Amino acid sequence: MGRKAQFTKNQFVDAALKLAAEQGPGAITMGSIAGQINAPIGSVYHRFASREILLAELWLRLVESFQQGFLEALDQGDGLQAALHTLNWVRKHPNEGRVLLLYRREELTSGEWPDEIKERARQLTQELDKGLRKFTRRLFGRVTKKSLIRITFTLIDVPYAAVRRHLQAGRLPPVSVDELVRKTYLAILGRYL
Amino acid sequence: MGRKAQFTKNQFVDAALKLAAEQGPGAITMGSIAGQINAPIGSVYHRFASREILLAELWLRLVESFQQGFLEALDQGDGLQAALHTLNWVRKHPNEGRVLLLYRREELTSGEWPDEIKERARQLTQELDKGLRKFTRRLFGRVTKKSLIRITFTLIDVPYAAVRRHLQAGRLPPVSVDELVRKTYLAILGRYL
DNA sequence: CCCATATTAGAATATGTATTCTAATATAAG
DNA sequence: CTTATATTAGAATACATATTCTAATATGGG
Repeated sequence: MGRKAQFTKNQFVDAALKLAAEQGPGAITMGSIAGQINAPIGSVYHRFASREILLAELWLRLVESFQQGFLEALDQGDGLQAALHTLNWVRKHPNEGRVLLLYRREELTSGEWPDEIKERARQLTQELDKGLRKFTRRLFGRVTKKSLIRITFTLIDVPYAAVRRHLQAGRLPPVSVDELVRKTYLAILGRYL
Repeated sequence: MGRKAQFTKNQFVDAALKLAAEQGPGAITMGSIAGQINAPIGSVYHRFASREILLAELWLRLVESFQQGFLEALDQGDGLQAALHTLNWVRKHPNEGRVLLLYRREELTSGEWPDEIKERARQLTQELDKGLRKFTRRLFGRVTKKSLIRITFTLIDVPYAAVRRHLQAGRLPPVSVDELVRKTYLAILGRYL
């Protein structure tokens, strides 16, 4: 049944990731994706109905990759580990890190998503929300808007801030930022440990 | 001499700012800028040699606006005030804040800049760098790479992190974030006060 | 060996938008 | 009143890139 495939979905997504990490999302065109692995443009469209969908796939992959370890740490009640996860993840996945942390979702893919993809995205968001709420309850006893902001700030926003500038400059975050994240964590949530 | 002008440079830049703040940088086209104030496209080009240059102008305006108050606080040796300046500035200038803090420079204007603009940008960067170094020396006695990272993290990156999520959601940062920035400041730099 | 079909191949088309160009218009200066 | 010119006006053009289309090609099943 049919010719043997020469290019897989993953190869195209990988190519897009590489382009985005090295030259920014603007460099991702259907032509450049194909060119990256010497595929014809037709083959890209054979795998993905549109550019939007290919990029949505890439985005989901990044979020899933990041979120897994983050939620694992959270689930074990280890908030500091969760906060440091951003740093470790970025160091282990530099390209993924650059794209997920340097660009907004809308910069990659801003059009309409098909239902299947919307559903996967919704699920990821919900998982994260659930994990954060559970951890908040564990720490504070209850979940208020303010306590959620506090937790989100400490576990997500601050690590992100600590890393962004270095990714922007094309480097990995230096070891000294770990200490900054740790200190901030203790300052904001320390008394609840 | 010549016909009386109906549209000024500033009007076009304002229009671009409004578009970016409300619909993202992608919504800034020469047509939409003109449309925003019912001007003909030709008039935009009469004021700006290119889209790039118009957007560079916008970007410089944002940075200048933000940086002024920040450097004033720094100059007075008031680091906490400098850290809180991001919050105050964003609340006072919501549109400017959204665009400066939600999008990267390259997302607005990524092409080549003429020398005059490059020079203004260089000067702004240098001013900031100088202010940060001066403050670092004042606080630590000397300026090392690590101490600069520490200062930058506390005065710029953390306030940015505290604000970003709320701007992204289309709101101004709630008052509770001030406390988070203050706590972080004290945790990281408090002992040097 | 033949067929159905998954895949490659890339040329043709569509579209959105920046930029250029030509003409019309108003105003100040003399 | 005439003229020079800054500005408006918007149509024509250029260009990049997503998408579509038609044809060729290989491969497993019968």
